[in-house]
Amino acid sequence: MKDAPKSVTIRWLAQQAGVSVATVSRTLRHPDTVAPQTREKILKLVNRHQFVPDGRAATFSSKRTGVVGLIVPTISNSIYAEFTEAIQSRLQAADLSLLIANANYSAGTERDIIRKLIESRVEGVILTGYKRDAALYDLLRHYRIPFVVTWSTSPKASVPAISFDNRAAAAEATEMLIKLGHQRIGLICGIASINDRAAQRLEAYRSVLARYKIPFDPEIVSEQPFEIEVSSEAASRLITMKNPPTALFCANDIQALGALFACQRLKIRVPNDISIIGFDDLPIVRVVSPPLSSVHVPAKRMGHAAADAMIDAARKNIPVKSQIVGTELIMRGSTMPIAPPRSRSKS
Amino acid sequence: MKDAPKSVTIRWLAQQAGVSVATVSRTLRHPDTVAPQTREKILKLVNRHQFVPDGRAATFSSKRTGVVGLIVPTISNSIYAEFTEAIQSRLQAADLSLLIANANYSAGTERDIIRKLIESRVEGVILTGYKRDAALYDLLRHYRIPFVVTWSTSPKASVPAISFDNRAAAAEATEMLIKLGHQRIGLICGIASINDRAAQRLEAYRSVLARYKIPFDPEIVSEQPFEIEVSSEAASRLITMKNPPTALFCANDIQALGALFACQRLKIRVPNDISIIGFDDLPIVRVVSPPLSSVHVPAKRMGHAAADAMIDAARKNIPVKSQIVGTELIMRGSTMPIAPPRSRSKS
DNA sequence: CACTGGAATGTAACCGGTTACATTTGTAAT
DNA sequence: ATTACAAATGTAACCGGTTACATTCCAGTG
Repeated sequence: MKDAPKSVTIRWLAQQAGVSVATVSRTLRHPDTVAPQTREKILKLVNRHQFVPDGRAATFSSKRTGVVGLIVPTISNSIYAEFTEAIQSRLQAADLSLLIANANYSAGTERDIIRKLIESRVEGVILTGYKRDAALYDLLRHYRIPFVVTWSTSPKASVPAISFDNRAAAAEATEMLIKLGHQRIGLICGIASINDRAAQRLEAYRSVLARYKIPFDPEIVSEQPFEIEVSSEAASRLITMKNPPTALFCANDIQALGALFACQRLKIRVPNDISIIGFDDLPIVRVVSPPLSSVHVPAKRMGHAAADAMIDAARKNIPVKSQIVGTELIMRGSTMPIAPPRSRSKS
Repeated sequence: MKDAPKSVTIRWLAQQAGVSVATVSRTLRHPDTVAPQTREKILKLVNRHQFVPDGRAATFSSKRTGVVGLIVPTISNSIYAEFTEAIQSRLQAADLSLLIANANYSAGTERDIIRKLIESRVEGVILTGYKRDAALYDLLRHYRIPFVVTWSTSPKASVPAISFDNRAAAAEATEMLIKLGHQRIGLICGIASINDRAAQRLEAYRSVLARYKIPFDPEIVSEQPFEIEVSSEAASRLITMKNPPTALFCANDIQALGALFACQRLKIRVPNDISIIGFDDLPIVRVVSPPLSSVHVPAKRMGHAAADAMIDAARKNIPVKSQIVGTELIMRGSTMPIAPPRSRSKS
């Protein structure tokens, strides 16, 4: 009975149970097709030996790996947490599993990850941002792996995206500051050369300024990695310059928080001395003082939609359709109309 | 030449190149063992057809999947980001890849994940926390998958852990508050029943109080999920009660931040009216006002050590040895000696 | 009793690589 | 020329499941 199995396989189990491998496989995969009596006997063996079938072998023949890959640029920013969880819950319900990978804002790392995902023959890939070597898209298409870009939209129709409109959202925020009377508006955003979301938001900021005939001043624009300490330092510099901005648009809440905390350290009042608008609407911005105005991004809806698209593509072979989900500028306590010049103010 | 391949495989490539499958496989796996001329011919084909070998098939015969699984309880808390990145960089250098999974503080989800990891025959598993059904440890052992517990240590010697000492660290923080003269010390921590780190920190808090003969008051102890909004609400309640604590130990920086922001909203001065000590030493606590005192946890070193252990176990079959890495209580501006009784200023 | 059809089970091909071992080819030494 | 050996390549088994198809068995029917 106890023929020391080097490793438990269905073949070995079949032999122990005195049945064929097919019966064991069926017991695990389609229990209703085997006689209850046989089934019980096999299941008892399976449990006794804590048998966990080899997934590689299993997906190998059946052609379905049941895995969807997600590539995020960082796991430090909790905005991706909500997104990831939304995806995960949807996939789980569809009996697919999610493989989370962190590209660390590195194109090279991302390339390696995509290759690995193809190697493991995932049934779908959810990407962050659209800007990457076209060869990678080709590769995914060549292997008929459905993919979808999130968090930004590609100008190419051949690259399906489920995202919000970064430009419109950033434009709305910038315009709001202008409508509040601000003319000198600083910008802190991610590094545009490696982050297409940052690039699009920066672009929108510039074009709104242009539309309102406000000169673009590179002195008050700062591209920074998303680390709170460096963002806060960058904000400090903007705030303490000779001719400081009266408002700050931070294209990311991490940076908005960095700016707020810099103001707190420097005893600069928000919003009285300077207005701040963030981007992402992280839960934390609601509890700081003052609560930050921010562009709410539909991370959850975007995640659900992306997951659904992958499910439909994997299961029903439905091509992924691009989709825009809305953002909402939420005004809280970190913004106010610009203080009128002293002369007119003291009424 | 263009015999429409339903899918590109080494067999098909071999046929195209007029060589055997072994030669193709060798070209990709051990290029130096094939004649340069043959190699070039095959590589050209590989590139032309964007061939990406099936990883399942590859690891299937070679017995090495080259994957290590990491299970974190949440991806929202950025403390796990630094940890994850430390692991990732070490594994990458050893040519192993990391599969990140999010258990969402659910034992059931974690069980499913562990099963999936075993199904995909990972070569190592890094777990967060020690408290889980013993059957899961048995399963991992049964499949000879090296594993290591992080972020807390198990009382069982059979469960190797690479962690810091939660009890000692929490005790040090609590004791520090007592030494600053505080006698009424509130605690906000995670939900002990589902989080063994929170449980151990709570336990340490109680035992230090006992040692100093300070009565334990459940009224000023609050177990909360790690969401900044609910933590902040919980802190508000503690702070505004009739007989509020003069110090708060938050066994997690998210909660410490929640508490700080609650104080800011309620115009309670930190540290003058209330001292706060956090836990984790997130980058953000250094930039808020006042900067928070916090227990620095060696997430990076812990990650490196855990990854190294997995590498050694997978590659050299070295059993995982338990290890304790140190924490450090870092005092910043959120703590001060208790103010004399009448100091809660009404002005 | 022979026949039909469905349920239960078995047989073996197959998925796509890897690699031990066998074979062929080429080169140098005797 | 013969032998010896290394380099290059080929053959085929193997990894561990899944499943199409074949087979066996039995109840029900005419």
